[in-house]
Amino acid sequence: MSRLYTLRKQAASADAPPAAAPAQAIDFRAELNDQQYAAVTSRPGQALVLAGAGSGKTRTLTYRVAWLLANAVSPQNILLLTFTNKAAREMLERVDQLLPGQTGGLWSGTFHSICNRILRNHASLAGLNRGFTILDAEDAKSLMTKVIKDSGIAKEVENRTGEKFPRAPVIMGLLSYATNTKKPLEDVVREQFSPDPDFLDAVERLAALYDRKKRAANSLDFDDMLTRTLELFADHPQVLAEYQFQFQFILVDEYQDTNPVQSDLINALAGQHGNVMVVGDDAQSIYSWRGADFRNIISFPERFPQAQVYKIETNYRSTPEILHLANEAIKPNEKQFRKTLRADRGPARQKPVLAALYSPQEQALFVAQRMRELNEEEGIPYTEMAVLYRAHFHSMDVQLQLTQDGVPFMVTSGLKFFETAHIKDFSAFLKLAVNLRDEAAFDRIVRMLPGVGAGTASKIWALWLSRTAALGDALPKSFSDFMGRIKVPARAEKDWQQLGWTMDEFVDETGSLRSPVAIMTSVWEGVYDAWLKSEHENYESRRQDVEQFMRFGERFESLHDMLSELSLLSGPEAAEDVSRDRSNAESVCLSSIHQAKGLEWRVVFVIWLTDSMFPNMRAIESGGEGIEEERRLFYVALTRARDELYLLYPRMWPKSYTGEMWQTPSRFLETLPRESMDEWRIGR
DNA sequence: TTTATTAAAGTTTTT
DNA sequence: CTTTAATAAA
Repeated sequence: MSRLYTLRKQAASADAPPAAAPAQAIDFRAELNDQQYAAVTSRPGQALVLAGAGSGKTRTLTYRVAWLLANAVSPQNILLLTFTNKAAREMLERVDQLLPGQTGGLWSGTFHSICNRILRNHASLAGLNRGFTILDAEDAKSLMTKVIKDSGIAKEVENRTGEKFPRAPVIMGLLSYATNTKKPLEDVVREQFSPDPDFLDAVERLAALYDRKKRAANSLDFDDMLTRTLELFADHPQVLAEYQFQFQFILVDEYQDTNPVQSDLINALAGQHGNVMVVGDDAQSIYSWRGADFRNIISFPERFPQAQVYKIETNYRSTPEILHLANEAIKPNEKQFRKTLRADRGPARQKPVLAALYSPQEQALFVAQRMRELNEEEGIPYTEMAVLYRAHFHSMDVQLQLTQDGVPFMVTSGLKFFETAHIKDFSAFLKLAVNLRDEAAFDRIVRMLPGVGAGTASKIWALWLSRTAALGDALPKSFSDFMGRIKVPARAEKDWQQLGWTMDEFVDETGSLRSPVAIMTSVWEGVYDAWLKSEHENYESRRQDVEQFMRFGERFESLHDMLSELSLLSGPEAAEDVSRDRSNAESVCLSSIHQAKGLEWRVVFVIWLTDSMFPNMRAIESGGEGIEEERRLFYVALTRARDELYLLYPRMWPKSYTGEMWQTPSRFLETLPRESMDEWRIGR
């Protein structure tokens, strides 16, 4: 076996931990199985690790990092790209357990967060101001809504065709898909929406206007973060060279879900002969709608003929019965690497259960009742149970029933902490302080003033723009003075003035921004507390959210850092990040299958397994590839379970809009071997 | 002309 | 539940 030997960089040693703690040697051989060991100790160069569900993918990746560190690779020279922030954090924590205190300086995070870091470091070269704003999905959507309205393009097309012009989310979807797949917009529009050349023309014009608006506002949407980084590299090869030199070893998690743009980024950073280890499972590729292309992983060996390929096929998670079911479930898919997952565990006490329920309510009743039984009679903690579904609204009945039965639960969805109206309102003040050209933030703020709606807001914005233009990117000496010269409707006058005084407090004597805590306190005391009280009846719970948000801000020294982290955190991770206690609570997890990726529970309920729900209608209509992806999603759902798996569906759906009450069981259930399941008949 | 209020309808998946 | 469309009011 070859030894990996890398010289430490001069620059790296400067802030390396002082003669790091004597690393108690890790016995790699003993702690890994043969396949894992081979991957972990792979020689430098390209490596593809195909790791089946539950086979210790994360373990392999963390040990690989530890292996590199143990072989004198400096942490500064490692880049670890993950799919979620949570995965990045967990991975780093686990490496830190193996080699305490030796991970300092290691870059790890999502593609977006890494790009953010790079863009902030070279903002002016990238044509940005350092305080650039990141638009989340909602900001971007409302910006596009504005563009559609202001440009009058929608009206124009509607008059010509007599059909309704699609709304912002649809347009955004087309643009984003084209960007992420690198397909010409023309093709995407034709395939996904309409062959009408006038329509294409309209979309192209909207795209251009939207882009201009973003640039004027010194802001980037999620897609821009990746493409602008690539542009930066293309325009400034010396910047790229700097990072190529820094990242001697690149590791990529969930490679099956990378899209062509992300793939380009990896290739750019890795250079011609870079050391890239990608880890993934083609059977778990479930993000094609976001441009992910699992052919990335399938064609890896062709694109890199030198690449070592490792397979890890022992599953440590599930019972053989569950694994057998999963293996059978994925079989009909034509496009996949054939591999057979072997179970490490002994036979199960309880076979996977298949049950048809009369209605969605009964399905919910079943879930709640069974969960209580398992908890009270078998002592399985609620944290070890989950309900998984295709779409969030599938969980409504279950939520109701669990509430009634007093089963504690947390939903990893809808209620995204940082996306609630009051948190977004509150952070708009902060965003504006950092980026005076942030139209979205400005809009939110002035609309809080009495008597100001969309119309007046854009008028005030025009005035604001003409004033701030003179400032360049500097802050005004006195906000109140500056804002006093902008005319607002009489009703809003008083609050506008108060806002000016509040914003005066953002700046210290030297003319620079105060700390996040100080600014947030000013906003809260100066304007937001009063507004919240007058506007919302559930003031108390919202106030608590804002308080929690302020606590989140305490750990940042600069508002810039805080805001960029804020925009990139999302969903359940965010809630967890803000309040650890909430996630530690003893409660059942309700999650979409997408968000359940990478997680596991002892008991898993998969609900709504009917044709048109799962697989869903759109997939059925699009056929072929669409169904294959749904089947991969089904595979992901099954492989989340360790001990017990319940596959459920309601026979009828009284609320169905289509008028079709009777539901067809999911086609995915048909391919499952009956002898590997218990069919429960439900009595009432 | 613009804002506030009320009624209605429609929901994939997310950085 | 959330977003949007229609209507009333300022």
